[in-house]
Amino acid sequence: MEVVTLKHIAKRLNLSIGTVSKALKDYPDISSSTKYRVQELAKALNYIPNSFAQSLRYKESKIIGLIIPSIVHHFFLYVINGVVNAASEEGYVVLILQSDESFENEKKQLQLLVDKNIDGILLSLSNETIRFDHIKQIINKGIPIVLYDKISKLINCSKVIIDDRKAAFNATEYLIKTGCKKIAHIRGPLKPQTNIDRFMGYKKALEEYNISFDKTLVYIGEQLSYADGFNLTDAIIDDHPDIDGVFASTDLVATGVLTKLKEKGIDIPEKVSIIGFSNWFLSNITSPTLTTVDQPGYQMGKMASDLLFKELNQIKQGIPVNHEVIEISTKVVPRSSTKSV
Amino acid sequence: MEVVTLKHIAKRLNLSIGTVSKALKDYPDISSSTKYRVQELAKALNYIPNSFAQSLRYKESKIIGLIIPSIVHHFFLYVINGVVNAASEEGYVVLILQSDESFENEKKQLQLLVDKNIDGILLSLSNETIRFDHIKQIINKGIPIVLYDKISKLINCSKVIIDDRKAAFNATEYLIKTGCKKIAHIRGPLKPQTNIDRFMGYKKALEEYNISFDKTLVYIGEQLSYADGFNLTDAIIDDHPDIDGVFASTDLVATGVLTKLKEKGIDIPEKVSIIGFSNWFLSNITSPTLTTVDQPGYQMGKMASDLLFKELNQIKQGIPVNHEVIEISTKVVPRSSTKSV
DNA sequence: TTGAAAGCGCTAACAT
DNA sequence: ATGTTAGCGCTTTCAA
Repeated sequence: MEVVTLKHIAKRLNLSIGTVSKALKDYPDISSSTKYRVQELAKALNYIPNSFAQSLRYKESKIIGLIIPSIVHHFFLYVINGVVNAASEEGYVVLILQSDESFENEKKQLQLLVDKNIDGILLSLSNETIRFDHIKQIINKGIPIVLYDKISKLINCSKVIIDDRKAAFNATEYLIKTGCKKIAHIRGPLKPQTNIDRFMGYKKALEEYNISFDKTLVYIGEQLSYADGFNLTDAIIDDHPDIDGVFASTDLVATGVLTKLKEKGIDIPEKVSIIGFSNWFLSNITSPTLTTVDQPGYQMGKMASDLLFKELNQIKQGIPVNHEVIEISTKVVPRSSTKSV
Repeated sequence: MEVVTLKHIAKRLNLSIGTVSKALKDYPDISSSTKYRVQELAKALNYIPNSFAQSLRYKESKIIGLIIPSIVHHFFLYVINGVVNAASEEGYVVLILQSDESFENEKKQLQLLVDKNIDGILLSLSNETIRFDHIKQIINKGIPIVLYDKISKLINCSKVIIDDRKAAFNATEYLIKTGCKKIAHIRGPLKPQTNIDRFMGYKKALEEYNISFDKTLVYIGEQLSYADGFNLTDAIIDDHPDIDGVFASTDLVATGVLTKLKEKGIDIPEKVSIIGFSNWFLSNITSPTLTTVDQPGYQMGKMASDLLFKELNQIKQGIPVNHEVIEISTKVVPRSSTKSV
């Protein structure tokens, strides 16, 4: 199958390549009859401009890169969705890569994107990432990066985040307001900032409501998995039989807790209330259904993309780029694993 | 930030562009001292070849396209993962798009990929797709397509599938062998072939074991969602109080059934056994845990990619391309929602 | 061992 | 109204 180029069309119509090009782009200085002939033939031959040639000229690929720490996490699914939709509205296409929560991978994937001459990058940092030279280098090259979800204040660029601390504060507060007095917290490992922030929010809420912080009430779920919640619950109940609330860092963990508590015959929420974090479909399926914090992935993907496109336009128009930090608000979604207010 | 090109390096070193190009590619006819100087400077300046210029010459983008009917379906997550990993091993990068189960979207996304000059495409058909001209056109252009999961026999290309019929047969057979005599089936809507095949497998197993087929035992879950399973169970129990097994088309549906049965105080698996389809993490979390059919998404993505790369290589080497159809085998994963054999 | 030149396909300023 | 030309950045053949 011969690929159709301007040259073919020009030859068939006895025109110059330049004229054909202009005719297709509706330049005013081409006669309408020529335009018609060219456009008809182009359609008939199913002419598709060569995107490489175009990109080479325009110095623009209309491709953006999206780096996800781990695709197998529902939250990022929603992010992907938001990004892909926003991009397609703007005529962009998205290259999706995952860092697998590894620093080395993150570096590699970023390089891959740069090699592919993407126009800009959306990035959520891996849990391991604590140095940022690889990112700053790219920004210095003039390629705009927007950080989302897992970010660092040490990088000077636009960002889209949720205030994990505030969200966790609200979650804990919600438990307190619905009558809990002794609340355990299952947090993730020490590294990523989000885990720290959620923990801080938990602590802050206790303080605010004059509940003394007891560090033995804080448990670490290494994977933040269902199994973590399920297994840690034994320890929690052994250590603190009089617990009346659990704030779990993810819905998956919360679901594990919930299942184990039921297994132990502990009434939810009468005896122990549970609140999760994420609000994915699972929280609607458990019985009782799970009270949780809504973490708006789609919106985050959408807003991060919009920020990126805005910067891209500013660059194109030679306007100085100004970075923005957008904070997306979260809210508690009350369901049946907590008592009513 | 000035982008570094061969021209810059050539000028700085007082060499021709051609020489620089060859030096970087380690051509044998360049003196090693020149090579050294060029390579050092290139490294120092952080030279990255312009991929558009390269693609324009090589007529190869090193990008493949992946079309997913719906990203918000766990199965495709695993597929994405398999594809992205396989691609990165081969130095390819993946453009991911979704058709949202819409024919129009599928056409649009395919066109987008072609416009971007991707080297090949992995495609799972949307539920709406019953005409295939848009796909055949692309294949005729010389762009290889590999169909996966939701395919059509009417398209002449390589395919990776699971035998849904056999898988459903095995699932139903498993229920029968563990003592079920009256088995309901919750199937998906009539259109996509997979739903039909699973239904056929169910029917075939009944026949084989001399259980007469009763069409009132077949229910349709429009979304194949948790809610479908949950809600249809009322009807199932009302219509057939003496049911002793349910074969649900997805784990999500099966989970809905399971929850409702528990709510109704019907013992699982003593009174009613349940088997699902997919084997995602959810089936490990329910109580009782869910017996299901393993649907290997990662493997499917991996194998489809490998097939595509194989064809790509054949094309590059001018070898005639031969299409393959690979069938991935599935197996029943026994858990606690069915009786033991 | 190096350089010059053509060409991949497209665009746009300039010339006719 | 149309054609010519230079150039985007890179590769590679051919000439020096």
